[in-house]
Amino acid sequence: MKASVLIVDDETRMLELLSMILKPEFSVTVTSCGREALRLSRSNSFDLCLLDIMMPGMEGRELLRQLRKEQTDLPVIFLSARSDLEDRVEGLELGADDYITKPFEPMELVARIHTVLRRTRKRSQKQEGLAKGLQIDWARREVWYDGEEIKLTPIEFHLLRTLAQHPKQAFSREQLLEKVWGFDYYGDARTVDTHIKNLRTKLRQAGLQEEVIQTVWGFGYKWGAM
Amino acid sequence: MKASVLIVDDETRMLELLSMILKPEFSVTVTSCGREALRLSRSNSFDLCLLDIMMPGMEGRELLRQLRKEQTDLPVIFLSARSDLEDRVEGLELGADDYITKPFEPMELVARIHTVLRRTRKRSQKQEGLAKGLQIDWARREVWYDGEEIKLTPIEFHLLRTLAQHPKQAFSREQLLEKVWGFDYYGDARTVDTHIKNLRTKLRQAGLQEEVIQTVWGFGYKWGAM
DNA sequence: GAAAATCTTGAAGAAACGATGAAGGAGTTG
DNA sequence: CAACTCCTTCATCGTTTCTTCAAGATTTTC
Repeated sequence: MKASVLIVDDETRMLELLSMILKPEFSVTVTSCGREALRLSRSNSFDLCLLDIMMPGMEGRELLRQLRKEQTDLPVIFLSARSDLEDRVEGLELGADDYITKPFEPMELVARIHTVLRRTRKRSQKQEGLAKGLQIDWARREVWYDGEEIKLTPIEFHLLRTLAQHPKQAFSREQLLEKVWGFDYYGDARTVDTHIKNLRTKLRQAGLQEEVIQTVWGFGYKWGAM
Repeated sequence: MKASVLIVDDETRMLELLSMILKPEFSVTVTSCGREALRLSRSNSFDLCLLDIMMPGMEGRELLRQLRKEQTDLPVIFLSARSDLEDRVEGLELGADDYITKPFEPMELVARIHTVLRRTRKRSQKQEGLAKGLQIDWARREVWYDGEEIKLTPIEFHLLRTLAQHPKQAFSREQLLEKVWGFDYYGDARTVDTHIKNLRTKLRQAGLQEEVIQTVWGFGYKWGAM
């Protein structure tokens, strides 16, 4: 399936040119209006946005700022007539993923889009990989849902991590004991049940309605979301 | 007063060239060795570092990583023979402030250095990423809060630095032992607790109410502010 | 509807943390 | 070089938090 690209430029001639170059490789949507671009990005789900920095009215950088607020994960490539350093640096600071100056080689443009897509693919997958809106930050040891942190104990955290890292995969209690508690742990396997229950309670209290931890009857548990 | 620039490149011919170009405008120090560069950056206080990304031994990007650990505020401009996008993106992701490809125009190089200096001047004054009002001067090894200096012991300072340079990131006691005490230290991990406690006490006595050092139960500690 | 498995509850006790203080080491000063 | 101060380490104790497991309630399966 082709990646979808949103192109924003005020010059219609440039829009046509870009569209022509990218059509063979990507699914292209074009617009010359910043507001229209925002609206499109809200209703559609683009893989990438190609954005002219020099636009009258709502400038490219302002549009990027707005996009970053709403579509935090949408990769953006800036396009500019000038090869001005300030522009480039500012663009990258605002969160653009790359910067291309006109005139450009058609082949290079396509290549760069592919590069950015490859580089950002992980990013967008990583955040989705869990239940909608549930975010797990391993480095910070934090779990967030809907803007609220869910405080977990060490075992709960490890349990969540083990399950969520392998969505849909069923784990027996013994496997979980080994992975979470350690291979040398000896104890009642039903202890797992208690922690699963507590985890479920905490997730539910945080507002997560979906049953993300599913019971595999006669066996164990699995992560059900996504 | 001229701004001081540290130039790191393994090719002596390039060093001479760069030095010649920049001498009229900046106070220049050169080295062709990564370790030497680290040492220099510790003892001197440079305004900017010009760094070749393609260096044998300790590579440019590794050096940048080290620099970022120790001299969080030192602006860095990457220099590369290739105009490779990956390089550029990686450099900027690692925290480089700009990226210049060889060959370059002498005038352009000077201009870019000025631009980065202007842009980063605020940063070094602002001291971002810490608790409100808490200032840490890495070069002077001083910590200030609300106009008063907080006297810290070496371990306390190093501990504070490690935590504060990575806000929100959770560190286990073992990680802290390795980073602060050294990889070859063997001793009770709970020694960390004592120093954390002393640090907290000193920060509290200085008037810092916020709990900037948070306990990560069953794991370690993290810097909680910002 | 009985058997088996899971879910819930609660209380004992295990583990982790914070605080204190003493012993010993490092570095400094007279 | 001895006395002093400051720093580091670690053992200990009280407190908080987490884990475990047993027992009864509930659900699922056949």
